Amino acid sequence: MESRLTIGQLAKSTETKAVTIRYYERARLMSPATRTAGGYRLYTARERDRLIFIKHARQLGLSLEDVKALLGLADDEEAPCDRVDEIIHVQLARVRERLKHLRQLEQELDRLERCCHGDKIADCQIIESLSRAHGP
Amino acid sequence: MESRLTIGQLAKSTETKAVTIRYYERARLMSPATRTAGGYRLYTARERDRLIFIKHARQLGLSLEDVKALLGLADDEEAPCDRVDEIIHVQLARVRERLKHLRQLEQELDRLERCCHGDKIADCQIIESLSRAHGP
DNA sequence: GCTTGACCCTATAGCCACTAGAACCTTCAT
DNA sequence: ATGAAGGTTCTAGTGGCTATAGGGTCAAGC
Repeated sequence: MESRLTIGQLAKSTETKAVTIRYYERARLMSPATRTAGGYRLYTARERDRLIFIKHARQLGLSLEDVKALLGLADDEEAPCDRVDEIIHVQLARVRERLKHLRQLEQELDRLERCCHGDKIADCQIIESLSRAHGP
Repeated sequence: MESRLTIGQLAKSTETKAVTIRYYERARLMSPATRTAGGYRLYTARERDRLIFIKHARQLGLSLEDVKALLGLADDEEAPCDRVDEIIHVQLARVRERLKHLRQLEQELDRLERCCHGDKIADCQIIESLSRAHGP
């Protein structure tokens, strides 16, 4: 029983938006869907799986470029998976980089939040602090 | 001794780029600079301070919109600084939100990185894992 | 005065990953 | 037959710059 989904059904069942799915088609992450006589897109379970793959990879913060690469790799069962490892590895490094940065931000913002004891701008330590060139 | 800076000198002395400074002018964060007869922008120390303020606020991850608001507030010495506090507070909350998210990403990517023991795509646990709908 | 080369100007388009809106067409239940 | 819900394409916008093209200006040295 191949029940085919309209774009709206696919969207709902994967928690994506229809516009996004169309965007993925234009961006060549999804291949062009088959159409009804009236031009509506119809999707198979396979295509749904592919969209889930994309979604999952996106949730890991991977760029569409990376996702495209992974999809290409996933299609070739015999290829070595070094490249897959590398993509994940690079992404992990990026995430750790951003974590480091965000943790610094958090500290600085926290410090700023605590330091405001004025009630007028003239006494506001936050404005004061932003006005000077700074060390952390 | 009012030594005025060209845009390039201002850029260098604040570690910004000239294009960015022009962009800030168009975006109304910097007011239009005075010009030489030939049309070159010239900046005063005051304007340099303003740019440093912007830069610092941007480094805290604030949007240009927020920075614009802060600049407006900073100009009114008598105004109460509740709004300043709020901007910083909201930003801190955003940063903490993103930290939470990134920490989850880190875990998931780390798990993926460890789990790949195949050498062909067919056995690759990463691809495998991306293919299914997931819980963390 | 003239040339050189570093610097500056504007305007336009591109980046990423969507999102919004307009104007129209299809499907399906009643 | 009608009307609502959902689909279609197309264009333009988001943020915060960055890149490129095609020119003009400035200061120093000759």
